[in-house]
Amino acid sequence: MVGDLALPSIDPASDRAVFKQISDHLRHAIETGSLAPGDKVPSESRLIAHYGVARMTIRQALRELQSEGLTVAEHGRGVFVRSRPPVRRLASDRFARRHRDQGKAAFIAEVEGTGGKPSVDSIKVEEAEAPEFVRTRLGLAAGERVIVRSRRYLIDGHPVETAVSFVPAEIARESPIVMVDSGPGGIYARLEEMGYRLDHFDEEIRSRMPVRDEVRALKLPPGVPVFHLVRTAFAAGGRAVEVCDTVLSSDAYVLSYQLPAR
Amino acid sequence: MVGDLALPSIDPASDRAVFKQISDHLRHAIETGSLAPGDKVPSESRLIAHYGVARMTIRQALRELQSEGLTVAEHGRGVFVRSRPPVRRLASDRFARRHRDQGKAAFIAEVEGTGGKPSVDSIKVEEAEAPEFVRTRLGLAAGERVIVRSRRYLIDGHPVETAVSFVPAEIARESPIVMVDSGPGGIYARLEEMGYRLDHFDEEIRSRMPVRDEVRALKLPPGVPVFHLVRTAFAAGGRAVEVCDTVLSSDAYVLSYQLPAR
DNA sequence: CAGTGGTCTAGACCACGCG
DNA sequence: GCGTGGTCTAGACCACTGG
Repeated sequence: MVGDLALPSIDPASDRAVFKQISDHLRHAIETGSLAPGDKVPSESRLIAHYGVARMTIRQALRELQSEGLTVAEHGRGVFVRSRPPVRRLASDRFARRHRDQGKAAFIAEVEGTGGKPSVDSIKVEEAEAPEFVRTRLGLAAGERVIVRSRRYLIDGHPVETAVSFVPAEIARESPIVMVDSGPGGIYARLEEMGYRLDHFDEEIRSRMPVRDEVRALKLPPGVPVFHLVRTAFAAGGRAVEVCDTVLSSDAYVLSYQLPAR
Repeated sequence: MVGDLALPSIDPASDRAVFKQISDHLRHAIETGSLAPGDKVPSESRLIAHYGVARMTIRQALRELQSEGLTVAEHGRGVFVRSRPPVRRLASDRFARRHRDQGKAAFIAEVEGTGGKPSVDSIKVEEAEAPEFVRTRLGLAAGERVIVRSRRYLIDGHPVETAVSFVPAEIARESPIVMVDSGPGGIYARLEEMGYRLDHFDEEIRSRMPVRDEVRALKLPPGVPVFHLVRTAFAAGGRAVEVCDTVLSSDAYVLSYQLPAR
């Protein structure tokens, strides 16, 4: 017993590493609800006393849970069972024209609808050579240039998404797309005004662990992967007119798509 | 210099933890290509000699890279920069009827098309009470029963996906759906033969770190998250007739969807 | 066999939070 | 000030890989 929590002892006969036995005990307690979301996991010193092992052994067990996303450590306070934050659902119709026509960008309209306060920061616009993954999607030759719009999206001040859009310079130059404020409805609205009537989007989804810069930009706790989306916008006639590269915190999002059976 | 690799020294004036400075150096080498996929990272003893720190400090730096999915450790051989395995693309039309009509299940047809050898194992069929997330999606009352089909998919002997399907017992009982071999075209073909003409699917996508059982079932290396998909099949008329809960290794998959602009 | 990573010990000092 | 987790040291023995 550690506090109110019943924890078994180490089985010295087992082949399983001691720290794994310990993390198994704690994981079981979390999965069965003996340790509920928000609960404090017994402190390192309590676990050392209970199991009679070195501190590094306990820390290795705790790190395993943290890397599975089951717990978060708070310096000076303790280790806690992670409580899942409210999630945002990204539906596959989120770029439908009926939403865009309200004059709001997709993100703003959607977050306001759920009662949150959306904001956007770190907006940067520049012109550059198109990177290779953008060239292949936009059908550009090596050396061709694009307008690059970067920004970060926040809900109630918490960062949830970074995004970088690429539009062929030939299309975007001399248009509001190169302004920091691209105007009501965002760049998709601007593209349609310029005669590129949008037909559909292709979205590719990957999942992986974040690298250091992404951990910082999205303030990610350890053990949380990211969604990496690359979306290509196609105009009627089949021309690709934009590529958007976005990174989402996976524990703030559920993606939702509709698939045809026909 | 460590072997052919140029590595900076620790900056003792920096606030940044020593092990993080070391992992920064190695991450930079990986991102710039000085350490290419498949390359061996300098061994712990070499890094200890180069940096003049304790072994645990080096190991902490290496663990950081591993938890980001950038490297894999092989006991007795060394630590290597991970080379991405060939990925399988899941397109949003993969359940279209034109594919199903070939008489093959979606997975088999698709993998054979790419030259791999598909297989399925761990097939289990049982009847049980529907869990809550299935009830809400199928519109069932508490206590109602479902046929549960579990299986694991492999390509060339490597596990890539586990899946569990739930079909209302009222529909599936007395049909081939309850057999281990559900017949050509899989259960979607059976449902259509029974008069449930499929209309569309809703697919929800989450990403998270795997728990222990998933690591084992999919033979996942550390630092690799999973996609967790929950797909609901709707028949014409709007009735939900199946829920499928699947877990995919994220580094074997890219998901791909088409979004309407209308 | 030598070299590698995997586990574990028993200490130390520090930075953070909270009362 | 005390308890918490964060970092670091300097060893030890083990298991696996490869020549």
